[in-house]
Amino acid sequence: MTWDHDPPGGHRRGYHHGNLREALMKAALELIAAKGPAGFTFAEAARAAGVSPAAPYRHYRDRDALMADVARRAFEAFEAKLKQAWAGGTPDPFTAFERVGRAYLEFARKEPAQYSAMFESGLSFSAFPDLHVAGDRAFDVLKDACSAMVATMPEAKRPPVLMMALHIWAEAHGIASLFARGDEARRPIPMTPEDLLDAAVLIYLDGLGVRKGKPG
Amino acid sequence: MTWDHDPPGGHRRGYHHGNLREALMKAALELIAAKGPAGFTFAEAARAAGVSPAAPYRHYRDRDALMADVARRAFEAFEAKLKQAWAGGTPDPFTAFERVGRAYLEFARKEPAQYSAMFESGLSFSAFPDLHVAGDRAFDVLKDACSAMVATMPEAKRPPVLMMALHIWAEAHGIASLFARGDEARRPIPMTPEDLLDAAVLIYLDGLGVRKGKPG
DNA sequence: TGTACATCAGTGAACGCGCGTTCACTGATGTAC
DNA sequence: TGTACATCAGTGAACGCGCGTTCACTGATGTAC
Repeated sequence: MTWDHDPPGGHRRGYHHGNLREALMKAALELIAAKGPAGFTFAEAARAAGVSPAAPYRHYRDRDALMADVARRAFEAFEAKLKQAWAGGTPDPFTAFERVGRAYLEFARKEPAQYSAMFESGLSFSAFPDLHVAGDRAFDVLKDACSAMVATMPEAKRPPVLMMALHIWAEAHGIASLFARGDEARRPIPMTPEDLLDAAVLIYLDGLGVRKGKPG
Repeated sequence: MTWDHDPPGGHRRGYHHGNLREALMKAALELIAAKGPAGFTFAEAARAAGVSPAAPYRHYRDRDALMADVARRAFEAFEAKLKQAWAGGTPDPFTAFERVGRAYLEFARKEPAQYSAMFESGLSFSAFPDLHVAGDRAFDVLKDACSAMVATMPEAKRPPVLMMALHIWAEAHGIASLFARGDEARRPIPMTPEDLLDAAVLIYLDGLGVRKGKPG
């Protein structure tokens, strides 16, 4: 027994790794960050975690299963961040809504690997139902926020909540994908992604008839 | 000399393939369509084109160079489609603008492989300047359309054209990526992507103060 | 509290496979005269 | 119009490499009694 292949800063205590699942996910995220969502292999993740190439099979059926687990966890973290930003719609829905938009982009920028895992892994939702559920939960935060926004409007003018949520999501995702990613494929623009999304949301809400501090 | 490995429907005339560049690009597109932008190899493209694994090296430095050529051509086709849809802003900018949006999604849906090559190949723009130029040209069509829309507004109310173009692009790209792709990662929604984009653009334009047939 | 034993979570060697890449080569094509 | 020759665009064999996966195994851990 040697300690030669232990991950730097790891807590390996002997023959058994102790927390290999966690270590594999962490390794996968680092590899995704470095080489894109398609750029990591099962063997590489094992190496990064300091175990033999056969060890991951004790925890995951294959690479996709590991990827799905990473993506699921990413959705959960994403949901938490969005929820935190929404903060129950305080102090008012309008202010909170802007905060959610900024939180969306902040996550995409600070956690590009997790963002990739969620949206660019190419995993089939039908093959990984847990993933689907986690993704829906994150989207629900956005939908609830839209619902609260819509509730400030007079009934006759209220747009469908789902449509509104999809519009905002697509705008945020489009900006995140095109302009806020950390890698070489990012298109440079003469403003911050956050300001771009902020402006888009303002104009969109104006189009719907929503005004800050002016319900109805 | 046998004809065993000729591509079905190919026009190979002997020892020399005749049009290997073209055949490799076509093969790459088919492989991208089947397995995603990261899912094709140089060797596979050669096999699909009916030549030995060494042959592609006469035309492309490596896989990325082939990918970049595919993406460049895709941008050119995309630009042409958008230009055709815009049709000089006839019969009026508003109508033409909606047509551009639909053309955007139509391209993403009908040519998912080309769309992937353009936006999900992970190629560095700085490494392939041609690609950058082609991408900018396609974006310019959208920018010109926005410019024409803005010109219908009173000067005092005109938004920055670049901002508007980026907003529309991000919305279209977001919808295309999330809801209009052909693969398993598509999120199902209870409406067509085209209708979703149409509504978003209408609301956005309303927010800017643009109204159909009502300049200013 | 100690011990026997089942189970868990690793090892490491091995395998077949396809990829990227190089190499000397050769058939086909184009051109100078 | 023919011919010699340069160049182009392929071949096919070879190589090292890393991956995915399996296998019998073994060290560590948990538990029944």
